[in-house]
Amino acid sequence: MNPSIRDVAKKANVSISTVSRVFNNPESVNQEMRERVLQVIEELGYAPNPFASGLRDNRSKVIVTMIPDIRNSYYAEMLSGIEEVALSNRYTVIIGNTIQNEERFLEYVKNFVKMKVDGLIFASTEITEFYQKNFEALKIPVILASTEGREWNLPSVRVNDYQASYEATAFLIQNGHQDIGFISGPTHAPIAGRERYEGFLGAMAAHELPTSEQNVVYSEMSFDAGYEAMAKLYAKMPHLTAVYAASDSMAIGAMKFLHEQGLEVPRHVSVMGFDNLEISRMVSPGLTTVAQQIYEIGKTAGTMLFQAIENREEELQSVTIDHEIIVRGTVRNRRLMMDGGDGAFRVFV
Amino acid sequence: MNPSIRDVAKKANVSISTVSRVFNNPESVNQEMRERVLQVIEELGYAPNPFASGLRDNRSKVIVTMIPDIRNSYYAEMLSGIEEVALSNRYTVIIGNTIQNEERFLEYVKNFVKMKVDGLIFASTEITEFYQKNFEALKIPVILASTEGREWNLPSVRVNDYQASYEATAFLIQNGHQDIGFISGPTHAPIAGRERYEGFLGAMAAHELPTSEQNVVYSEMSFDAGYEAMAKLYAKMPHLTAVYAASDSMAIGAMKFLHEQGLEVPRHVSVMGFDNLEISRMVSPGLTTVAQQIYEIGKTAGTMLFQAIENREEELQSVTIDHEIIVRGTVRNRRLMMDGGDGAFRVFV
DNA sequence: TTGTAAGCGTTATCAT
DNA sequence: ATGATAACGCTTACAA
Repeated sequence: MNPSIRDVAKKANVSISTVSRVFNNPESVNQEMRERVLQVIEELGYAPNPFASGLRDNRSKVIVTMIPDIRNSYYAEMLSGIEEVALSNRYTVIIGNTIQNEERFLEYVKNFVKMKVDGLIFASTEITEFYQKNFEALKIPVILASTEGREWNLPSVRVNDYQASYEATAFLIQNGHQDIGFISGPTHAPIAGRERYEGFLGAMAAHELPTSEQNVVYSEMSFDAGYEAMAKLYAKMPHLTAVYAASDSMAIGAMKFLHEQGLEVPRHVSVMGFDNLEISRMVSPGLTTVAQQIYEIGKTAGTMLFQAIENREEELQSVTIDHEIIVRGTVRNRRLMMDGGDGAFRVFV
Repeated sequence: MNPSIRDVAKKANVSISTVSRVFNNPESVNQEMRERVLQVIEELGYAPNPFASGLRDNRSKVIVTMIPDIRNSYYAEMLSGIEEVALSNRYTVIIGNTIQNEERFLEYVKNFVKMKVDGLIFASTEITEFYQKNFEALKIPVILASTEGREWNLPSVRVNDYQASYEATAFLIQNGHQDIGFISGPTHAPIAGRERYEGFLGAMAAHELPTSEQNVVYSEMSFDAGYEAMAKLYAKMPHLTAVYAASDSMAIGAMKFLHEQGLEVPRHVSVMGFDNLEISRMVSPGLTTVAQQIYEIGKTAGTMLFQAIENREEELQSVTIDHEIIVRGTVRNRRLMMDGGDGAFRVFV
């Protein structure tokens, strides 16, 4: 059996309250006594029993992060960021792998209530009324990471997807591309879907490039779906010179399709992604993409959450994290191109 | 405040012991009464307070999985498997992201002791005496996943790395390759390093193919290190026709290097990996590799752990999980090749 | 500044 | 079959 507070008290010749105070309010106890107690604590290797403290003040020092799938490196990265701040705040983080399934979500929530987790970081699935209701019932602080809940006034940490998507598209245009196809996520996805879609449209319009349903194809945000989407897009736009995909997974699926068609990237078709997953630098050529500071998003969400836990009243503000375009090898500059591969010399406006 | 067992008892007009029994030993309570209590439990939304039960029987229903890095999809996959069994056993799993750092490990362990976690799954770092000592001190069941601790008689779940590596090498040989370079992990890594290295050597020897230090290059098991290793290997063996890397990450790093040198895979050089990470099907061409059933490893480790937790005395046996060679597009068959790319027709023995 | 004692919610032992 | 009660280890009024 582990030593209890009573063992420490006895051995140090003080009352158990004194021992407790040494932990929770050290200043309030006489230096000499404190040192004696600390000494004994050390000797006995005493540590407070978390169940007992939890029972008293109903706090677990545990937070939970809910993500659709751990195997997706986007979330793994975010989790790393959350973990870092958690560890330094002496919190433990547990993971809820929801796989975008409401039933599974409920299963977890039941568990969390039972475990009395102190806070929740919810990542990247659309916030429907269903989720919102459950958050409310949980009665613990909730931070959204890479999702948005403006409708319900939930604090969030995320990238400005519209702006980033606009810039990605503009980058392609500045490189001389006009026939640009867009592989969109599902438009019902509030962030990665809708906003990136509109960012694309916005940039095209701003550069007076016409767009129509011909330019875009909708897809789930996975590698396989990206592959299929590229097939459809290519059928619709055989003349395209560039493809912009709303996620790296899709972009890499698209590259796979192009490769299989004997189309070289970027010689024949340029490709631009979004997310900067680790894999984007592993493929050949490296994928030019929009980098989210995913780790940073996790850290910030964690920090905000702890703040909310410590100080329940204060209203939290949503935060936007910077993004950046990472230029690697999949976008060809058609403007100052000496040799387009077909031997011709061209300068576009 | 949440309803307590007392609230239920009062409302159902029974004693708290009866309510407790309804949870822990339902048969022992009269049907009629049980139903009445269940009814009230439902109405009040009562759930037992985990701190209180924990305080009683010193069990947290929490297990921990320690891995070097969550961002590595190998571990993410394994974790998914562990999670599945945990959820169905009503356990919660928390993650310790050690990043192969002893200090960090200790920080976590301290936390675990405090949290009274019920068991530990330890994945894929060499078991040194340091770890072994700490495991012992923890006094909870420990299962090794994709590592080995024969020296200390710790139960493990893993692939037969020697055998798998032997087969991977043999596959290359059967495809007509003789000048095969091997990118090895660090040989001090007990599994992925040493055994895969020896599997390579074993297969080469069995087919009477000479090997020397010329054939192998040692590397950390990462993408970047694989890239560098390929550069070194190519310098040593410019005539090689195939490269076998002890991990997919390294294999893909190697492919990147080859691509940059203008060497086509598999036309000029064949590549074989190990692990079957998700990324191995994403690259072009898809990587031929050895598949570990990583998810299965996780599930098995979890199952064994729960078994050990429930039944402390029983000795656990180590388990070997099947592996399989996944043929994709990076290995060229040099035996029945009509056109080797150089127009020549060849049949090797 | 220090100590005493009540109470957190549960389970298990013992009576009934 | 059911109920009363002690015990788990800690924190915090309150008393000294």
